[in-house]
Amino acid sequence: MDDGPDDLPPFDLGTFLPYRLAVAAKRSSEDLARLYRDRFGLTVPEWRVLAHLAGAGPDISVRDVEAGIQLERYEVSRTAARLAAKGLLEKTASPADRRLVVLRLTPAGRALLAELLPLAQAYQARIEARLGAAGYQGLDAALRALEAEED
Amino acid sequence: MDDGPDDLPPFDLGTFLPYRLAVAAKRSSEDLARLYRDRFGLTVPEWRVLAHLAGAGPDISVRDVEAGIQLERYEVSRTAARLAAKGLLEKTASPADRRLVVLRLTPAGRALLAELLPLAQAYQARIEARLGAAGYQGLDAALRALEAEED
DNA sequence: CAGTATTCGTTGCAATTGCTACGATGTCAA
DNA sequence: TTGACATCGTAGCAATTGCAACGAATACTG
Repeated sequence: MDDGPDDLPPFDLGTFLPYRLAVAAKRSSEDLARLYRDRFGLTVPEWRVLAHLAGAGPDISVRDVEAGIQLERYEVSRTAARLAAKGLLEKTASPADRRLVVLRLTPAGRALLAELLPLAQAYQARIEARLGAAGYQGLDAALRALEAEED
Repeated sequence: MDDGPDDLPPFDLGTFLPYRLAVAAKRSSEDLARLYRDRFGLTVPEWRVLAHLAGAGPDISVRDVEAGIQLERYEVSRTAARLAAKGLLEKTASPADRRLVVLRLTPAGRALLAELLPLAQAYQARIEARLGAAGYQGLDAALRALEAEED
């Protein structure tokens, strides 16, 4: 019966913030992913790279994307290679600095985004509606605080 | 110069909630992971399984863990196998239902948690302090709303 | 009780990931 | 100019992951 002294402090993972954030992030990512996985065959990093290209200027290198979407360089590189294989973007060496690889959406890529971005925006609107204005502002403020540098 | 008609709606990944949640989750997970990766050689799923065992009763099966910590069954199985190999928990067949595998912390596992849990709690306290009482309550409420069923 | 369906946990296989090293290009200083 | 150093992107390799199929044990149905 006796498992020994209960020397462990009480702990509930369900109230633990890193865990809760991970669960919320995974859940919303998966909800969203249903929009683009089944319909367009995209993975999460593929979606991110495309979304970044949609929102940024025309001459974007791998390192620009890396800085913008919180992926490691090699992951951007591999994701871009896959997207290029699918015909959604082109990779060309930058004439100004031949170390750089410029990523540019193809017409097919733009067409896909023209369909997908409104769906993403609708998803965002749905979440905001569910949280309510005050709730959303609270979340926004908290995320902003978490995004800020610490240490 | 002309890239064709700008047929894409404006979109900024930086304001997109699934993305922001993913970034915040990854960041806090990594901050926390520094506590247990360098020091105890644990991975995230290993930490989660141990934390769940710490907070739950003594007779916990793989499927109980699965339900509790948002991991797929096979991931719990593999994680438990690794933890068993490290000597942090034992796996035994349940006498009541021999399909079930009961996971139980070893003394080494309990000792590790006795060191680690206070660090995790301190981390949580630090985040709450950074957010302030109002900020934390706002985040808590929003996460609760996101955790609730939708559809 | 026999036969079928379901649950539980594990594993094989292919794909993805993370780390590290590498070649290619560019920068800087003497 | 030349040589050391930094940056960019890629690729090799090992480890992890996701999926699906499987064997074992139990529950259900007639």
